[in-house]
Amino acid sequence: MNSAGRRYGRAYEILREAGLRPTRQRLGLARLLFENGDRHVTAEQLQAESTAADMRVSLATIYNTLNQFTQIGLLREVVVEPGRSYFDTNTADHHHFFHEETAKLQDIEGEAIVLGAVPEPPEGTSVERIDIIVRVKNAVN
Amino acid sequence: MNSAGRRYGRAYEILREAGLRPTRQRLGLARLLFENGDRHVTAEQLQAESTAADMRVSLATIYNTLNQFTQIGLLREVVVEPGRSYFDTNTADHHHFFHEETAKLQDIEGEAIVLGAVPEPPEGTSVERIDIIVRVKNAVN
DNA sequence: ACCTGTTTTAAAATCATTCTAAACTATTGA
DNA sequence: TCAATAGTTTAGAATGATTTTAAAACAGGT
Ligand SMILES: [Mn+2]
Ligand SMILES: [Mn+2]
Ligand SMILES: [Zn+2]
Ligand SMILES: [Zn+2]
Repeated sequence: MNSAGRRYGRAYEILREAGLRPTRQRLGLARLLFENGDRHVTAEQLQAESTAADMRVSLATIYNTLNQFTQIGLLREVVVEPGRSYFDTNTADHHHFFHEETAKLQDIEGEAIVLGAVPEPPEGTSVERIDIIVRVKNAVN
Repeated sequence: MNSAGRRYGRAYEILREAGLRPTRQRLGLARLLFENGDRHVTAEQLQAESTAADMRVSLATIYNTLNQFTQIGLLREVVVEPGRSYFDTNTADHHHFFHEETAKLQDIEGEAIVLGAVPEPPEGTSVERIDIIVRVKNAVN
């Protein structure tokens, strides 16, 4: 492992294994994404964080990277609002609260939500994935 | 009821009750939407149908109308793909299959899907709505 | 028929995302 | 070490869905 490898730790290995060149940009973004617990970010949010961390990364690269990471299973795309995509660092099977006021996603913990009856998919189709979004807003009270 | 009223039937009443002027465009769109059973349409699909029915309606009006109908509870917006919104004429509580290959929505019938455990919403929030999307693709077989 | 506020519309604007093609860089193997 | 090569990044243009603008058309009431 070279100096970049030592400096960037786990991210370096992940990229090598995926056959993606460990570039400065990808390493930096991987670090922001994966060294801070479970996260749900939009492309713009991630760019803001990069900037805050003194990394200059173009939006095009942010999108490329988010899409590549999604493709190789490091991220998962979540659609809750027309026009904006969220990328989720938690790739385990789970569902979400969506806070309509703040436009933030939050994981629903394991057992808190359970599908009683899973529907039979239509003739000739198979279930790819099930997404449950619980939309919440600030209680009126 | 005037001649428009007679010609457009139920749609006319719906609009009057909602306080929206029963214009030619709104009546025509209401007819396409509500006189053909449960439907899931995008703005562009609806415009194509209008054209096929020899009604010239601008896309801006299609959007205005879909949004107004959604606002007054005649439609419900369903988000399944980034970048495109579907409008659902079935406003009852229900969930969806989404066919990834054809980009079509299909209602899941009443009892076919059941939430075993409904999660407690986070402190200070209340549940606005729960959306379940079962994404299916053509079975490999 | 006329007035007035509403609606429709073409066209421009917006916003997220993708594409293009040129500059840059990581990797490899002399 | 270095050049060659393929992969990557980027600014800027393009795209596509949706919204906005402002002007023309229209509906409902008089
Ligand atoms: Mn994508
Ligand atoms: Mn809307
Ligand atoms: Zn999540
Ligand atoms: Zn439906």
